[in-house]
Amino acid sequence: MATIGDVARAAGVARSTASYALSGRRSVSDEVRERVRRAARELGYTPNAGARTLATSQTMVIALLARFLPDEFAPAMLQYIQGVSDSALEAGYDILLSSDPYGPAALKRITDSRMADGVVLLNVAEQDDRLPVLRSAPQPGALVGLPGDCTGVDVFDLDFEEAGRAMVEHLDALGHRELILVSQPEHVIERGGAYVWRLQNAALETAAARGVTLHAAYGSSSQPDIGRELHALLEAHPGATGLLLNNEAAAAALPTVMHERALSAPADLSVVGRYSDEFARSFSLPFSSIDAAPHRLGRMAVRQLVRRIEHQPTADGPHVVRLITPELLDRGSTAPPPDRQ
Amino acid sequence: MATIGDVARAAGVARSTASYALSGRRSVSDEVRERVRRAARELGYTPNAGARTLATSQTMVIALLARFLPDEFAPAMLQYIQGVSDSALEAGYDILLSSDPYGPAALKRITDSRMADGVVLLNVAEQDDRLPVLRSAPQPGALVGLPGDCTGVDVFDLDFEEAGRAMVEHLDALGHRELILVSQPEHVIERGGAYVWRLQNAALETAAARGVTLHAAYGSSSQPDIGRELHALLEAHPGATGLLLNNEAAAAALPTVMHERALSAPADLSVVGRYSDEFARSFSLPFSSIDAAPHRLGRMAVRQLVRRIEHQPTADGPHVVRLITPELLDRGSTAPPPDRQ
DNA sequence: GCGAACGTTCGAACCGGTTCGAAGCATAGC
DNA sequence: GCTATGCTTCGAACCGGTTCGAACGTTCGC
Repeated sequence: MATIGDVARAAGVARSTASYALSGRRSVSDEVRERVRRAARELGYTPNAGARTLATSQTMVIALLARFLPDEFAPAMLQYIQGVSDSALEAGYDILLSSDPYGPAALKRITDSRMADGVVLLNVAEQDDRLPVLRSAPQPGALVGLPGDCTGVDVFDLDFEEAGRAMVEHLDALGHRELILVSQPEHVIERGGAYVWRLQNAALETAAARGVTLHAAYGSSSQPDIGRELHALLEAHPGATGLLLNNEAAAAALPTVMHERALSAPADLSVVGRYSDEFARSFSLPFSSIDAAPHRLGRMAVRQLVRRIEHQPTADGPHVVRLITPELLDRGSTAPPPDRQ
Repeated sequence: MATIGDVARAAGVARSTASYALSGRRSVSDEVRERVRRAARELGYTPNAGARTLATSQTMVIALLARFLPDEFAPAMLQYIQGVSDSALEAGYDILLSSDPYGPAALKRITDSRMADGVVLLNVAEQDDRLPVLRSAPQPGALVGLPGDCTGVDVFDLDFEEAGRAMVEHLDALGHRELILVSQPEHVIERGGAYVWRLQNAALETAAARGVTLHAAYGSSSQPDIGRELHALLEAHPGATGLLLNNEAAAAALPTVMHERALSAPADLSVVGRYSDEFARSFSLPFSSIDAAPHRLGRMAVRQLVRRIEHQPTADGPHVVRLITPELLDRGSTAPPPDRQ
């Protein structure tokens, strides 16, 4: 492979001159610049990434720390990755993907060895063991997911409390008086998935304030268990006319369950979910839902990260916690409750 | 950050001695080794990746070239990535993820700038524009997906022809005489998804050889279109008693369609699919299916790649094309056809 | 007692870029 | 005519590792 030395020799100039001619960081005569460029083109010169990094301490790489959790939903996960990937490409960065199943060791190695200019953490838990490592790293970090302590990093997440409120308010406004909320399984909360109770608590509070009955339940994240559980819940609360889903598996199982119970939405039951739009499209979930917007969140995280890396004035300020406002996509699965005498 | 110079100074030795003490590539007295190790530990020394790469021309990085195609199925894609990620971690490699939507430019840049020791290509098409670039790159490459020309790379894929044969044979053996095969949409073939017609042709040939009628159709990859198309197909071929699915969207839509038509498997219709096991688990698709094994394929590709990178004797030989034999997972959705008089 | 052999350590060179300071040279100004 | 100025280019140093050859001191064998 051609080095800049080869290019310089071919163009008959010093290495430094070749470097300046290509980077434009100092002025070079038109004639020399042209000679260097042609030599570079003819030799197929591409700068060696390691050498450049060593000289500039810039890697043009963003580390993406994902966590493949057993009951994390694949479509959402991939959308986060795509969001990060797309916007990194736009900004001229490559992505170092680490799945980090054994705690923060991989993150520490990556930051210490200077393999990346910045770090994006996905699937951030309430108490995330990667956060202390990230805070003491020299690179800036951006999170997708809201941890208990946000100091020193930029944070992006869906506003799950507002989501809980919006779901209840929507059904209350239609006249529903008894609702069921199916959340993720409890072990998701235990490993730090605070968004589950954030949505749930906000929903419970809103329901209480409005005099609406809300039965909150945890559901499995796997099939076919969740199907059985949905049956049991509908059985146990025959007066419920609205169903809120904060559990993708439940959303996937519900159409079949409703078929089996001869229920249809919204005639018999109003349904509102919370999952990614992409997920809804792939599986034809005919339920109105709040878009979890994983692609957008990944994108926001990278953009902010790049701003910080490149020390743009807007980003030198205090760290940001940005919770995006949930939007309810109406797919026609909610309506006023059926009359019951 | 501490450099090896800092470590050497703290231990009172030369930089080279510190390097040898830590790497073990030359013998060093026990006492000095201990001093160097302690100094490294106390200073929190981690070698600078760029510098090491420059010196050794080893990056310990594998490039993963994925392609996020609009109708590629997210669960399968993520499983490929996980398979690659898991086995790279085991082998001590990090992963550089590139999504490369604009053709092979990103691949060329990555290989030319020596950012990786080897390359894994996902979603390889029959005529893949990344292949010429990969062949002329100095790094070895492993593919997931079978291209027209396999020279110079190691190739891993499911044996789709055998899958087509196995599906037809299975239903023929049960006594079915008329089958429907739903493939991916035609534009998937046009962009190089040769596996679609490989499975389809093998199925057609096998059916013809056995005197079985097989209606082959392309289906949409999006909801709710595919649901309508399934209805139409079942309408058009009332005599068909077996359904073969080489289309994930069709598999996702089928339970609802069958409910709507008051059909059940296997009593009214025997169904065999082809998708990843993970996909089947997440959505509780109650159909017997051939496991697409994305995790396993990603794993195989990385292992072979690592063998080649590290010049192990087994890998210096000729390039490998390994098509894994499909296994039909019986979930009880096939049985002899219902009697019709 | 002397040279050979060995184990240990050091210094220097190298990987391939970037960047700083200075030198060379032509032109302008006085 | 001589110095000041500006433009262009060069050489050297540096980033932080690894690795080669040589120097050093000890021990061994004869």
